Amino acid sequence: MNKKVVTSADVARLAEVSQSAVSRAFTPGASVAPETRSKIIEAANQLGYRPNALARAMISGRSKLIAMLVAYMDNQFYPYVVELFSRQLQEKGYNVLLFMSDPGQQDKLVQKMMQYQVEGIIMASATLSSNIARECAQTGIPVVLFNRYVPSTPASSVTSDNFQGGNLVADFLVRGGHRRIAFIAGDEDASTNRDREAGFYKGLAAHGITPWDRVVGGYEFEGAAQAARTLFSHNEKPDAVFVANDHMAFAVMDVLREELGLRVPEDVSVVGFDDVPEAAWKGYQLTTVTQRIPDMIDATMSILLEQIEHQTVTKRAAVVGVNMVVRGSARVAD
Amino acid sequence: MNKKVVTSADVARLAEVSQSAVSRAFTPGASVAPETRSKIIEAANQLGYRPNALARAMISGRSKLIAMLVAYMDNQFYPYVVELFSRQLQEKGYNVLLFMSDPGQQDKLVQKMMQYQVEGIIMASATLSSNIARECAQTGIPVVLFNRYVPSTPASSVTSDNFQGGNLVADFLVRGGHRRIAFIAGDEDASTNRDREAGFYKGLAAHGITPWDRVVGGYEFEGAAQAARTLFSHNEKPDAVFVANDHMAFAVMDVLREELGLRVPEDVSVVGFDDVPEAAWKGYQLTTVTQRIPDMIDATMSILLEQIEHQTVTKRAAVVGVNMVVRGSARVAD
DNA sequence: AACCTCCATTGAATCGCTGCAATTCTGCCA
DNA sequence: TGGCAGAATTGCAGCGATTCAATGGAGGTT
Repeated sequence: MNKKVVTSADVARLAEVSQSAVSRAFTPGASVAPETRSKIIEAANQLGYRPNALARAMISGRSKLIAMLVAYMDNQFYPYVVELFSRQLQEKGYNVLLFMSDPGQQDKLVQKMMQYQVEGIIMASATLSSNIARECAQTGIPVVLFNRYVPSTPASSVTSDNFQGGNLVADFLVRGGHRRIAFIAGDEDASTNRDREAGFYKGLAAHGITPWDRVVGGYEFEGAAQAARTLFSHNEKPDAVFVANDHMAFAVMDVLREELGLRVPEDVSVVGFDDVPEAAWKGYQLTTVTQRIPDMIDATMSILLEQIEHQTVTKRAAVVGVNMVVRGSARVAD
Repeated sequence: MNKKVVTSADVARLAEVSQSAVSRAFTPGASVAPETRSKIIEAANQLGYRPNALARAMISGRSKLIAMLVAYMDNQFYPYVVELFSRQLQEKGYNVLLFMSDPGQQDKLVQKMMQYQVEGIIMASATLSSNIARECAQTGIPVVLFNRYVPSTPASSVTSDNFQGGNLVADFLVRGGHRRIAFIAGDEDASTNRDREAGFYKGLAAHGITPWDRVVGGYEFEGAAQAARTLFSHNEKPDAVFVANDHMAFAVMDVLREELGLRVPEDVSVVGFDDVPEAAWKGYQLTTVTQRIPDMIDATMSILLEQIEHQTVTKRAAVVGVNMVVRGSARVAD
């Protein structure tokens, strides 16, 4: 086999110019005589030269790497988010280093990211310890928590208006004539869950209604199914359930319809949160709250890129508005 | 602000050892006196030292980076695959550079990967031009096509036994008493589609049955819905439809049940391919062919890691067996 | 006491590129 | 023709680590 990598020096030799000329020929906006440049390009093609991004990153201090940390992909919300981020970052000339977080490993993973000199970090459905966050801030690496908010860290965050979302759902259900309204929670530690729940109760209270019951499902399919079972194990059953996210809501609907023989929405109304693609599928027709993902991503991108650009890390928190999509899974007032 | 990165030289100075000693202290299995090592570790912690992975990659020639190229995330098959790969690679000490491919951009993206000195490439639902593949091979970078097979390239591949899968479906449907059996194709250029289709027809032929009809859906939700509409626009309608993947099958079921008022499986049977999580959801209960993703991933990992290890790139093709999961979306013989 | 091993440690070279200071070249004007 | 500004080019010094040959010392043998 031939091979061993072609370096800029090889190209320089062939094109009969200096090695730094080669470097400049590949740096947009550097001063090179057009003639020299084309001579270099030609030599480069001939040899199959490809600049070494790592060497460049090392000397220039700009790795063009952004780390993304995601906890799970089961919930379609996240794949969608990952796809959009990747595409947008690619378009802006950045590359994505992807990490799946195991609970408890997050700090270790962030260390790894920093070793790779990433210029920014996006954490979806995950949080980080405040001393790691501080370390990032000190090193000048902007961190954006996507879909989570942690007051005590210096990390920025982008979330939907989860409180308002919960509020909307409460209002919608009460107006729809429901009175025995239950809640299935996701991860109790997650700010998303807390805010949705708080907004929900606030909305119920505004109508003088107290929550019927509350069970924790843990943002997981199976957990939600279990939660639904316990919720409906008593004699008097709820006439509406607000589930902390769509992914769980599907599991809940499955249990209600198939295991308990209840009709949705005639016997029970179900409302979710997120508006993932499956919510629109005819098999579920889930009434839910839309997280405007593209807007959330835009917000994240601008926070991140702005801070990378200006080399300053300041905590910012963007909150994106939400709205309800009414489909068939919940009764509405007539 | 303090700042500027801490280098191994800084640590060496504080620990009063040579810079190379610091390096060795962070290299597992290097000869360092225990006492020296702990002195170094302590100094490192004190300064907040973090080895620079890029510098290491550069000198050692091992970036510990694996690139993944994925075309889309809509189909839950891929998020699941991405998650599993990430976790396994992380565990083995590799890091994932994620790229979303726009059609036509794939070669450009592969160039980018190579600039980052990745040690291997996994391409899911995407193929690459044969001269790029050759380039990778020459550079010594193993490439594995996941869920695609291209005979003419030097790239390795891992697929399910799609032909056999199609065959199973044909057999299953015929035994179930169906006679007017149609097929909705995915992307006609994709090897997955071709093999599933060929195996399907072969299976039908074995029973002396000719395919009823065939429409292309393009592996997309909306495309599949359209395909279903045209397929059922004639007077005499199919009594069974094999859809090239689950993701499309959901769209087909939606159209059949909601738009055309047909019952599944009483009026029409529907069978998919992949066995994504949603196939088990009660709203669909899709009978389908299981792709044994964990096995496919294992195969990919071993091809990749073995070639990285031995620095040799040889084309290999692994084919993983499949089996049917019978759920409620298709009639079975009684 | 002289000599030899063996192991930890050091110093220097190196990886491929960028950034900057120094140099050469070009064209133009007096 | 000389002088000079400005652009293009060159050479060199790093970036932060690994690697390897060379050095130094402790311990063991005779």
